[in-house]
Amino acid sequence: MAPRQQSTSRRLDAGASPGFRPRDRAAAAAVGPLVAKVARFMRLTKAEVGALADLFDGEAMLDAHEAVTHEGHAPAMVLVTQGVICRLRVGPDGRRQILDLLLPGDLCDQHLVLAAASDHAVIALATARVAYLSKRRFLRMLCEQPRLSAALRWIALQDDAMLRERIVALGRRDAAQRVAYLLCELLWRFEALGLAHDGIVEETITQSTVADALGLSPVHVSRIVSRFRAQGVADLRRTRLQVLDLGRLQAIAWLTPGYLHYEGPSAAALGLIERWQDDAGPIAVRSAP
Amino acid sequence: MAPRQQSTSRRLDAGASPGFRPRDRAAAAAVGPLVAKVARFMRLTKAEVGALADLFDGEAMLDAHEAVTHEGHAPAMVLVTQGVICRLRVGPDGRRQILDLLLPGDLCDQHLVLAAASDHAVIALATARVAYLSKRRFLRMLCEQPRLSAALRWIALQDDAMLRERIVALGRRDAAQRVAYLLCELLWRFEALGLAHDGIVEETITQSTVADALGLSPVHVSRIVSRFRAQGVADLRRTRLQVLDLGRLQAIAWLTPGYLHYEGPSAAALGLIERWQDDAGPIAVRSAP
DNA sequence: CGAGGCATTGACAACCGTCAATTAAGGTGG
DNA sequence: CCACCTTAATTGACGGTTGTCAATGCCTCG
Repeated sequence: MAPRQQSTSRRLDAGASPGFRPRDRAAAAAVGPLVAKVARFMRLTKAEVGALADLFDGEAMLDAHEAVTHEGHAPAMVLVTQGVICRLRVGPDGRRQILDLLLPGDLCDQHLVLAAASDHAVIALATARVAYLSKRRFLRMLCEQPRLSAALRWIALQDDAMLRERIVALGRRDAAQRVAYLLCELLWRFEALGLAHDGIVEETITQSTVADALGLSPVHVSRIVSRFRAQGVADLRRTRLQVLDLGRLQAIAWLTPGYLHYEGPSAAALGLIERWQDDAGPIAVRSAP
Repeated sequence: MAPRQQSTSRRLDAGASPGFRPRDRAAAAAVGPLVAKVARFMRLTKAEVGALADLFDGEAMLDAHEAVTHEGHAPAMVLVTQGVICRLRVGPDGRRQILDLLLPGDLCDQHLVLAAASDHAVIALATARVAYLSKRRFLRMLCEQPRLSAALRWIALQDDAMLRERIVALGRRDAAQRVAYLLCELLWRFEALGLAHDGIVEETITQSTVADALGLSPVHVSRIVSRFRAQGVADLRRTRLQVLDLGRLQAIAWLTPGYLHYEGPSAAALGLIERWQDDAGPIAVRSAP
């Protein structure tokens, strides 16, 4: 399809024809991480899982630093299936600002389906695998699958909440607090994916990545990390992140508990979606205690 | 309805019964700014305008610094109709970080429809007027009105883009650049609403507001603004913002041109939504030049 | 006319970026 | 298995930007 013709990545499963079995299996495998993510807060029917798999439109392996989308070009809708990719902006002075990190199961640029051009680049931190989703079928699915549509809306809400937390961190927290906050977030997110063991994450997060995400210099991040290491709080060296004392790390970070919104949409809201036929019913979206 | 029982604001038009004429007129008037905003990029049918008006669920006047939503409480879905309100977070040390500013026609917390609690407060900068939208009817509308649903998705995209721009500003730009960027953004947004004349905006933006939005101290913002004034670039005092030399201000700000996405969704994407029945058609979401 | 919010100005210190030199680790090719 | 190269991390010195504190002035509203 048009949006990806400039990609230099090895495109896998390129010439599949609709209805061809291996492709279906690839689709099911590719959307697996997304299904798992949704399943954290919502039960999906087989039909709904199938509807997600139907969005599948090929996949690609990415080398380190390879771009999925370039700034100013057409946005691709991708789902991360392996590795870590990031959305980033590069300033006129060449300094990078990472907007967010996308882990397996994360959807990139859901809202940009409608846009002709992206205002940011999307780049793999290290080798990664992504599935492309068909924009046309995505838009159609949103109309035809109210529950999936709500699930994706909830995911958008989680993403927004992370962006907001980032803004607070960048605006009102000093370097140590920022680093602590990001390390907590990363640990939690990788833990939720089963990719962390004993506080250790061995994906491709480096100190420079942290610096680019937090608006700091790599030098200063190194100083902070050294201090955390000396204090027995956390360590980050060479793609290996180890959280030694999560309690202390959280205390340093001034974290908003639960800002990742893993708990899922309110039951009342889900009820609304499943039963919006009876408008006069006694259902109300209620306040939390 | 439940979410607003703790509000101390004067609730207007409270006891309206469905089908009652004056309420309909109030609804039409209240959603006017939103309709105008959508009309900037998409033609709406009368039925669609009616569907938006149907979301109306009362309105309220807010005093300066009065909250629409408190952090941790149930989020209200509101549409700003007059004045300026902001979403903000307050840190443990009492420092404020404004997440974004909402102008007439802006929708607050679209995605939080599904959430039981909000992670941020929503507060009026000065006297303001807001319309409450029914969450239940909103969710229903999203299912029944694909074009409106797309329009709201586009608005969400605009909001996201502003958050991303904020992140880049906070992470990688110095104080002067940040202030220049925010003043540009404000001028453009107020201009789009017809609320700016000759580069002058007289709404309730103060230097402290700017400081809270940009992660700076009011003192430093004052220094920057004084310099801008001396250079003949811009001025901001009391509640009067005047841009004297927009070109220079933009140059200082390192702005991403067009990040406000006023141009609207790509025609191709809109075509997709209106014609998603024929899946095999030759329609493609294409790249911008 | 007084009070309170907003803005200004100066002095000082802390935080953090930059520059530069160095070390460590991993990867590649001989 | 070792030499070499690249990337990541470390450490120290220095300086600029920005926050804090405090005092003052100004405008608006009551």
